[in-house]
Amino acid sequence: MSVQERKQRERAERERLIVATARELAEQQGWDAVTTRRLAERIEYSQPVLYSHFRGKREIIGAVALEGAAEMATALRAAASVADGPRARVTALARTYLDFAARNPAVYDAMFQLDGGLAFAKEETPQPLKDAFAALLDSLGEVAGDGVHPGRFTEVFWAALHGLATLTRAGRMPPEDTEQRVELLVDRLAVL
Amino acid sequence: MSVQERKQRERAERERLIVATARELAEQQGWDAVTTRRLAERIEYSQPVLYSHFRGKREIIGAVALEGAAEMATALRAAASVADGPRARVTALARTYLDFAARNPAVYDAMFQLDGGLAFAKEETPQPLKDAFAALLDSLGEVAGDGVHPGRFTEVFWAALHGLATLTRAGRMPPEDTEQRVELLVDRLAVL
DNA sequence: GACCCGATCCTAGCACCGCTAGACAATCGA
DNA sequence: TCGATTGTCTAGCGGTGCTAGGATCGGGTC
Repeated sequence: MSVQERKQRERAERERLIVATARELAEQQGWDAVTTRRLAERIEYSQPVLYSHFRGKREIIGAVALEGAAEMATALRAAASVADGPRARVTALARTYLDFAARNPAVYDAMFQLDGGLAFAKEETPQPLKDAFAALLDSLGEVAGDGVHPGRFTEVFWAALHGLATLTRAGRMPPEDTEQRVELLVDRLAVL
Repeated sequence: MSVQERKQRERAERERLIVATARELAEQQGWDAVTTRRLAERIEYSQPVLYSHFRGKREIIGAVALEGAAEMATALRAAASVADGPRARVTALARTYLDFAARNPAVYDAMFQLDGGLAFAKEETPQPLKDAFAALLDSLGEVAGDGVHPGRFTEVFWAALHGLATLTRAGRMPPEDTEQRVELLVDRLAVL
């Protein structure tokens, strides 16, 4: 059995390598540059090997998205836990979210802009995605205000953050005033 | 001179045909289906003809985006003009924006998701884009609140709308509660 | 009215894409 | 040691955006 176990380990290791390489390449040169040929060359295997791990390019994007969601959830919870008081917590949350999007644009795209074949807002939604949303909900629920459904409030706040993240990065909005936009958002949206 | 004028007219007419066909095809089957070959076939010319009008596919997307921006600006101004009172005006504006995005998903993508090679938030930004933003600014500036820069307020409000539009359409957010999200957004963000 | 020449358009092809069939080699179990 | 299974590769399919170069058509001039 030990031989099979070793092979399984090596296979899992290679799968991690594929995802990590795809992510790295995407961050360096954008997702357009992540072709199956280039990816195969970088991991030093032939193209069809990719298809023994993933159904296609979409699934590779999906894997990067899940990895990113887990990281984002961790970052959000960490930021929320060190801040004291609802206001500081929400502000830290918003800053952390936008910071993550700015520092990991390709991962952010995999999560929210590209088609990674993942289900959202459904029962079959993968756990990391649910958890990232839950991380937002945990901090935002307490500032939703009376009579406002916490989930709905979180959706709206999240949408605003997502809009700021994408429009800024796509050059639709000057990047300098991000901090002031965050303050405005927190001041107005949250009930403190 | 009349012959040249006729030719110019025909050329301009064909250019409109290209843009309209690209838009139609994109709305019917998504932008992935808008290939230069299919587009050429639909307008009943050969592929290279497209390149005598546009530098490439990007510029065609950009042309659709500009057309869409002009329409959106018109729709926003129309909605704002019939509502009386700041609150009704802002609500109508938000609804109209989201409605436009939902009814013209491909055009909306051309404007804000895809790369149409257009400049944003700069001096050389094409007029229709500036005008669409101005349409938002006209109605939103009056509810920015004291001491808040109207442009910045508009950016934040716009980002929230953009987030709602894209996340809803991409299935990241259940579409049923849109109206309640709009109300929450207007209630909290606008100073009435 | 005939001819030339420039504008216009098309055929054919480039390099690349995602993905897959089928040949081949290495490894395992009997 | 041999057969079967597993794993990997080469080669190729139909598609993409884009372009070079030849054919054709029509207006302007003699």
